[in-house]
Parts: sequence; C-alpha cells; structure tokens
Amino acid sequence: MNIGEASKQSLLPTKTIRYYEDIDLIKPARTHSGYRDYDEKDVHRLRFLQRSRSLGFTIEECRLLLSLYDDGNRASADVKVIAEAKIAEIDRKVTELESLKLTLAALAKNCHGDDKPDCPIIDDLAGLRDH
Amino acid sequence: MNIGEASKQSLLPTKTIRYYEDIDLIKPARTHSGYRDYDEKDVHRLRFLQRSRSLGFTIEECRLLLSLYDDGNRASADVKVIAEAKIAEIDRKVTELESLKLTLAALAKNCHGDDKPDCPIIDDLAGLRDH
DNA sequence: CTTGACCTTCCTGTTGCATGAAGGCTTAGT
DNA sequence: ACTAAGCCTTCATGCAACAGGAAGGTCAAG
Repeated sequence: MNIGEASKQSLLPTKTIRYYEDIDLIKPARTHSGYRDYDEKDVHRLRFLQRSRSLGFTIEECRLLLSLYDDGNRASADVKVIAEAKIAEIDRKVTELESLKLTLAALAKNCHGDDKPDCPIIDDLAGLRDH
Repeated sequence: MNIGEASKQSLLPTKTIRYYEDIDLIKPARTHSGYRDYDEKDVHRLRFLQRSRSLGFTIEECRLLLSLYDDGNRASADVKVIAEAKIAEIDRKVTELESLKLTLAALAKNCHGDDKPDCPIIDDLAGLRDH
C-alpha cells in the first residue's frame, strides 16, 4: 500500500511517516517508480509509534521501545522501567504546573480586572511587590 | 553596565539577553566600542521578562505583557485576561498529563516486571490488546 | 490524452534559546 | 610596553518533532 493508505491505517500524517523514515524508525519497500510501499508489519510499527507517541514517549524512547518490541526475548522488567520513569516524569511536570497555577491564581485574585491602570500582576512581574 | 553584570542582576544568561534583543524585546545603549550598555530600566525589563517566562508565559505573551507594562494607562482587566487564559491552559495540560498517567499506570500495573518476555505494555502499544 | 489525485525530494519555518567559531576590547600584572 | 585572562562582538548551526510548500514525476479514470 502507498503512504496515503498507511497514513489512514496508522493515524499518522504522511509528513510524520516520512520523517520517521528519515530518522530510521521504519524502512518501507519501494515500488518500481520509487513510491513507498507499506505492508501490514510496517503499519503495525507505525501504529506502535502513534500509540507510544500519544502516550508521551519521546522519539528516542519510542526507538528504544521499538527495539524491545522487535526483541521477542526482552524482559518485561525492561519495559516496565521505561513506563515508570515516564510516570515519574509526568508527576514532576504536573507538580510544576500546579505550582505555577497557584502563583498565577494568587496574582489574578488580587487584580481588580477593571479599566483602571492599577494592576498587581504587572507590579509583581516588575518586581514592585513583596514576596 | 555591560551584559555580564546585567545577566547577574536579571538572572538571565547573556545568550538569552542577546536573543531578547534580537527579537526586539529590549534595546540597550551601546558604548563607543560597541559593547551593550544597560541601565537600571533595562535591568527592570529583563527581570520582568525573567519572571514572566518563569511563570510559563511564551515570548509573545511576554511581549504583550511588556507593552502593557510600558503603557501606564492600561486597564488591569487586560492583564487579568491574559493571566486567566494562562491558568486555563495550565489546567488543560494538567488534565491531559493526568490522563496519560492513568493509562501508563494501568499498563505498568499489569506488567509483571520480571525477566520473562511477556509484556502487557508492549502488547498494548502493538495494538494486541482490547480497549 | 488529459485531468486530478497522489506521489517524490528538498528547503524553510516553528520555539526559545544553547553551543561554538573567529575575532576584537579591556584590564591587571609583569 | 607587552601579554594573558576574561570580557565582549557577530554569525552560523543545532535541538524536537514535525508542518508547509515548491517543483516535478506517476497513476487510474473518463
């Protein structure tokens, strides 16, 4: 099948599929005229990539996961370690975002939000307020 | 003062300060020999940028906030709108991350994490499991 | 045999800087 | 006066993960 069909089946844009080939994540066959020619295994790889990317794994993590996918003898522990590291990373990000939110919410709360120029948010950003 | 001193006072790396000049966020004076020459007002601008960036505002949002900072007659409501939009954006990100975490945690929980090849995480990514 | 949908490669742009090259300026020490 | 360290300058390139578009080749249908 050509790249358009592979795109539909894998839910990945053609641009992304070509990019993945560029960085050696997948190597489809080529037709006589040079068109990329994907088989079912290729589509499975692409779906694997689509799923792992959508779960927040980076390209390099996906590359690692793919190599484990390819290795029928990998230990499940190796995979679990990656997943748990990603979970910890997500936790860190959430914590940081919550902290930012608290700060912004405190600033917004003190701001009248009217048409007057007095604005605690700007004052804070300018370093004019106590911390 | 030269860029090194401005960097210390603003907590921004010199590379970042030059970059901000490149994208027209700040325009310091120049000495006879071509060195950038920052005054107190410049340092205030830089600190303003440092604070707003650290609160998660994008460069373009910072540009907007700076223009409000420069405009002594701005309405505080204009600033509040930006802050609240950012808070909403943070909420969206947190929600998405929590959702990812739930999915990953469910996968990891089912994975034995031993030295056997059977791995529910890989199976899921490969699309071999029900959803 | 032409139209139009699909395909190809290649180049540039995105965000917010970081890294490094090649060279000029300044200041302190000898 | 000279020199070495440590500033400073500009310009070019790279990162992640693609997206958009130009210029041109290919394929199936009418």
